[in-house]
Amino acid sequence: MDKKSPLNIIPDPRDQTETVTQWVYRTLRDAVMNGTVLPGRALTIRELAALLDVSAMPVREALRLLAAENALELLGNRRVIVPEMSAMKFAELCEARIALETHAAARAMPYIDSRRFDDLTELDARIDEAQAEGDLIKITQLNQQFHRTLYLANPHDITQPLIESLWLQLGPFMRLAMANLADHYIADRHKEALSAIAKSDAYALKMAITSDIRDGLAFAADPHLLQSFVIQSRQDTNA
Amino acid sequence: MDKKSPLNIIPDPRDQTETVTQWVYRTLRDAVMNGTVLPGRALTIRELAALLDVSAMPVREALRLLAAENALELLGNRRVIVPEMSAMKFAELCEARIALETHAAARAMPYIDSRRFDDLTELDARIDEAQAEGDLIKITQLNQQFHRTLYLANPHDITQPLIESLWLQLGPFMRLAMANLADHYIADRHKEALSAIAKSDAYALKMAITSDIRDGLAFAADPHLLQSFVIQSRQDTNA
DNA sequence: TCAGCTATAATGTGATCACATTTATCCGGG
DNA sequence: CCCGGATAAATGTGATCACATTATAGCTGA
Repeated sequence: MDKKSPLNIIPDPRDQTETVTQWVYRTLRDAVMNGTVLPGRALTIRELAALLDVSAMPVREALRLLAAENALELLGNRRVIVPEMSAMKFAELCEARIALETHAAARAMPYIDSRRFDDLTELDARIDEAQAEGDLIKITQLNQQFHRTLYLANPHDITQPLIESLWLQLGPFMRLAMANLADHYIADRHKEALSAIAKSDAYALKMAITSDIRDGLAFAADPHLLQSFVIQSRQDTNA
Repeated sequence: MDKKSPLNIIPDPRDQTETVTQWVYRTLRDAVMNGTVLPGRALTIRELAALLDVSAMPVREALRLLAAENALELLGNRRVIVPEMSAMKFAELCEARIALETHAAARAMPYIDSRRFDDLTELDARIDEAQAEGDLIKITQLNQQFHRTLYLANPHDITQPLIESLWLQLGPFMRLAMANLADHYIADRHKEALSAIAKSDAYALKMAITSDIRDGLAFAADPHLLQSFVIQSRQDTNA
């Protein structure tokens, strides 16, 4: 039984309004995001169903949904795992983020009114606070919220689900990226973005978003360093 | 009963190897792609289950998967529909395609060996044949195959599922685009792309892909024209 | 004629079960 | 000691059923 790691998935109480499938989906999604379940670990429907104390059906649907978002991988044989990360794949995800998110930002910019600009400014301030406190989880969440608020200014946006998929695939490394960023914090790219928006300078906004993403994931530039992060994440989850 | 249109979904015999869920998924996906089921038409699990002569479960999973790919929309109330198309949304999808696919093409270019280059050349030739024959379905399929073959040259590609999602959302309009293109065929953008690849000119390749997508979807530039296509697609499916 | 309420039908959700296939365990022969 | 095959356990898949929720039709009253 020690081949399978214990799967320390949080209980996370369930809201009455949401369906069981949604709850299972959210729980598993968070588990992948936080790196609770490590890459390569085989997941079975019945095991998760027993662990979460639900029937097999909601688990089945949640697994398939996560697989559709590329958060999980359906192996040809009947096994479901968290995809392994490689330096090359990481680089591809990073570049895809830049391509998609700069595009989304430029498309959203014309729709940003003063109301939303204030929201973004406030989010940036809260990120600074969390930065001062060293609260990595909060930084990650607020950072995502900042990007989401920016892109969703576009009322016809269709890129958000695609971007969320990329975030999900980056998964636990986002957290590590934040830890790394906290040590070597250089420039506030969000303020650069806000400045670009104020000037309606689409190119500057794209550059700010690009820098923001690159800063956050810069440690992946060196394959060896990334590999050490991969290993570190495994040790973290085993602790 | 005439509120609900008859849902002329093709039978399309089922392969023995694939699961029922996969078959249902493929059937519904094709139905959406071909515009067999029209936007706004409410789909129910039991109705589809009866129509396809399977139990409710595979239908449920297939619907959720298609919803996860944004091919279907889960309304807050318990209804599933094919999303309505608007000129703005169409434009967003078109621009997102350009952003993602030019990126994917540029990233794939370094990996294109002579073997794959020959494959692309042959696909282009077959597209010319289909063009001469006026076979719209074959043109659409081969065109997608051309793009897929190009992007998947990158062994670490992670953009393909995202691109497929966009194609799926464009859905039946791809077919209409091909019909429109057949009438006003100007330049062979695929040959331009091949030429760019031969010269390892990433910028030229991006421009060729951009032009290819724009040519195909140019009719959407005029909102009124797009609207006429939307209406036409409805009449087509009712015929 | 139409608004509002009620009863009935329909729908999504989730649990349980049966079956075919795969994976794991164990044991004997090399 | 290790390899390979047979038996047993586990797994995914799909069908059926019960229940709560929602939509629809029908009816009453103004």
